[in-house]
Amino acid sequence: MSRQLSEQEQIRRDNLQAIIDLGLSPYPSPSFPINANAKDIKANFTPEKPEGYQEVILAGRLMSRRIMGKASFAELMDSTGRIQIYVSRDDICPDEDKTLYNTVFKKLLDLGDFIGIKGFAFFTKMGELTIHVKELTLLSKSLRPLPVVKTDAEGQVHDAVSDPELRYRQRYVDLVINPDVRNVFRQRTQIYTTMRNFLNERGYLEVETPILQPLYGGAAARPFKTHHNTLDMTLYLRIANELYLKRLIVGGYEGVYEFSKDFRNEGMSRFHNPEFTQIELYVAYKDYEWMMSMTEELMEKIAMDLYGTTEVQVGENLINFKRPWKRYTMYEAIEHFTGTDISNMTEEQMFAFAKSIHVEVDKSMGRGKIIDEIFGEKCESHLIQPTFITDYPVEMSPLAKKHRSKEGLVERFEAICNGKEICNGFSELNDPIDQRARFEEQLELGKRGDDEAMVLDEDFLRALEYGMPPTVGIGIGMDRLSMIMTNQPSIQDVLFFPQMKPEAT
RNA sequence: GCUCUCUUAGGUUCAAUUGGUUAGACUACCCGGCUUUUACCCGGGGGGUAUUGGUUCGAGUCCAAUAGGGAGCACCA
Repeated sequence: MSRQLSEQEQIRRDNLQAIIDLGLSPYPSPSFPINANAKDIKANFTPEKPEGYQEVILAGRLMSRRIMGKASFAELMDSTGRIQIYVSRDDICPDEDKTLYNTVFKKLLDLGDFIGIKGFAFFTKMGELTIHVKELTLLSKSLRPLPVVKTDAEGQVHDAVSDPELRYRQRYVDLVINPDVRNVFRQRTQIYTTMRNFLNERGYLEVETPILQPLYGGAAARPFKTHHNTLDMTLYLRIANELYLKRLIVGGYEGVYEFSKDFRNEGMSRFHNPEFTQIELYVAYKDYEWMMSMTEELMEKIAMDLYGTTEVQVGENLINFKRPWKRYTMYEAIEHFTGTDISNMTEEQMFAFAKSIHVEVDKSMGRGKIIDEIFGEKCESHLIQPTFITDYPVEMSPLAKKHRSKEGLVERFEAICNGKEICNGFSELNDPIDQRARFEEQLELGKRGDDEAMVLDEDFLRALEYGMPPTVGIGIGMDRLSMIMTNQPSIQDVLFFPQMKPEAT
């Protein structure tokens, strides 16, 4: 239970006790009536028109302090940013008792403490906008030292915390000291807001479906397994919500969507976290051509809402989400990047071709899998600007409707951007007899040892048998999309609390 | 799961020559000085090699194992 306190932590605890001994509360209860924030004051205060800034009340963390005898400068950070404050002894201690300044402010406050101030805005001789403090209140004591990050006059950041382990394990610290990180997560929320508004305006219904499922389905992945005590049954954490949303289309809604936290018991990497979020959207009486157009419009809107332009800098690449995007069928993409048209090849010819261009294939792979391998190896990473790839092999897509005219293919698309898939959609298979046959093929794969093969969902088939209108669906990986839209290299940078191994104790 | 790589003041960012005195610097922290400073400044002070073992006269440095992080491969979104 007891932990060896560092020197700095011990000093802060001593300061805490000293504050209590002075009769002050280090953690007071009453509301503190803020009427201003740092950003607004910086944006709008001018000495010529000081109205409205003569009695501002701010609260936030004390982030730096420069004490010069009876006067001091310090920085206060609220949720909008930092602002300098000027604290002079005789202003905050007009009477004989100078304890608040000499003892509390100078000695007992520490960097990171929350304080509240009341005062007026002015510019110092050095031209720095500052709040002249008339009243000072301690709002909450900080018992651990924060890293001190400083920015100099040229805007250079010094001593920025760069250790990813500390940033991810103690995200609260990362957020306190790195304003850019706070902004990334604001942007992530902005993306959600844009999508909700966009979809709600079109009349689609945001819904919630089970996370704990008796059967997992809707994707090819290994699930997390858990157990319900009262029912004494195995439950799975969902790997997708697709089959539930389609049941709702059967039920009569014509457009439903859900931001779905999904769980897949697989490897972790820069692009994979065991729990992740995707939005799935299903719209009745539409097809995949329609959904591609809607996706372009939505993505363009997301970029515009974030940056006011359709162009987004992602690493080395400037990506333009402006409509319309390039569209290739999968065969066209392969021909484009390898120079060979494989659309009429037999499985044997394809196998030989894959070998010839050094794509790893083995005899267990069927035609569809070979095509997928060639595409993944030779095409995907070259697609930087947003591009739709359409018409996938039927073997890879057990929930997608067969192509209206092309044998062996389904009406499916993926959007590729910055060399990575950002969404996946298709005209939904609504023929219950075909769907049953596809599930049975999956069961065969499962028997052959494919631990990601889908399981047969009788209840879902029953729903389809009642009839589902022609429907198109899409899933968009929200974490991946956030990475691109906020220019972050790792999924851990767009998740507040990425999964980590436990800390050593 | 496999390969490579990293871990230095118990807040951070970085040094330390082929293995060679008592492991340094800035900031933070503590003490002192200063009423418009600004990465404030000036003077003084305490605190460290992830863990465990090995090689060596001598290890932050070389080797091994463990823990954690990062990158890549495989699987996937």
